[in-house]
Amino acid sequence: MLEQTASEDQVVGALLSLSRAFVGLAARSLADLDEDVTLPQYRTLVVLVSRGPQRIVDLAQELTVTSSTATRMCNRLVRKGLVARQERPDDRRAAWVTLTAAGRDLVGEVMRRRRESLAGLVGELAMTRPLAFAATLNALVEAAGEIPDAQWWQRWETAVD
Amino acid sequence: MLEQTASEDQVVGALLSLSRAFVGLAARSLADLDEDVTLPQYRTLVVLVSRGPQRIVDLAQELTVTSSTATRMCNRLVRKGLVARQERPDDRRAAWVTLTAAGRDLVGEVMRRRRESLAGLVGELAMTRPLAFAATLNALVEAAGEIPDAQWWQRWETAVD
DNA sequence: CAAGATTAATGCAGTAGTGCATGGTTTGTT
DNA sequence: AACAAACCATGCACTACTGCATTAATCTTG
Repeated sequence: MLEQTASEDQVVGALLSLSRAFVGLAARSLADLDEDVTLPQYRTLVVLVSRGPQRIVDLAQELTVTSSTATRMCNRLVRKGLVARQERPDDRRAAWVTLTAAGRDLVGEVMRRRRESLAGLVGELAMTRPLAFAATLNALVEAAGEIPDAQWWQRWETAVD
Repeated sequence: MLEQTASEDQVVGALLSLSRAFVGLAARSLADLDEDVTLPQYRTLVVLVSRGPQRIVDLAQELTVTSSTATRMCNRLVRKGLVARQERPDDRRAAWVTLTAAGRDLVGEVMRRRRESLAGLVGELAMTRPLAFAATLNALVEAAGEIPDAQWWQRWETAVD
């Protein structure tokens, strides 16, 4: 190992704290919503927001569950009015699961609150040296790589406009 | 509002992506462990790591569940060998829940993996300008404030040594 | 068209998590 | 000593999540 370990540890330590803060924030932005949506359910909604209408099998694949689980997950979300099944003519076996307006709104609201919290959190920090700050963070995000859909929330925003 | 909104949005956007990356990383660092521990169970273990041995009521309070739920949560964790009940002489009503070595190790392993992922993620970035980077992040962590126990993992590390 | 593959739903079965109400033990307070 | 309070466990009831095996409908392909 090299001698950078000391400062590297500082960085990693800071990131760990940051990670904890973020995870808590993300959890709260969902829990504070009075809607009674579980985490697996929310994940399902997010898949639909980012990937668009999906068949049950695709949904199951994306969530790494069996299709029977996906089927029943959709039942619950349908019961809550957050998604809808839609038959399509070209393949009458497949059931296309789509978001309802309520489902879109819910994910949007969670995202909005998340952005709000983060914005408040950053606040003055961004005021003082915003660009360097953004650059640092973006470099980090890029380093994180493997975020398959780093812009998915952006896509959602444009879709809502 | 001021005209900084554009750059602020960049910052918030970067943070959102970062948050997603972190949440995913945190989830994976638990899921990749072959141990069959659920999120609520892990939360319980974390409370015990950070707060030390707890009575059922305190645990329930901390997790914001009823004590019956806490009781049964402990049953499950006892069955998995991750915590143990310990009667104490000074109050024979109370059952003190303590971590076993296996429980400590599990939390430690999750933390280790998390640190490892983050370290790998930062890597070269920290190499080039480590101190400025750490400073930025620490400022952000400080801004996040309200992390009640930002150093809890540190405490754990020293406790293990 | 017939055989096989794909897709979704359902019955069955199990664990996890949750709260409410109840009972039992122990402690604390008159 | 009697009564109240604290603490835990348990019975009961319910929802969510999960997979496996099966069935039914619908393509697809030979």
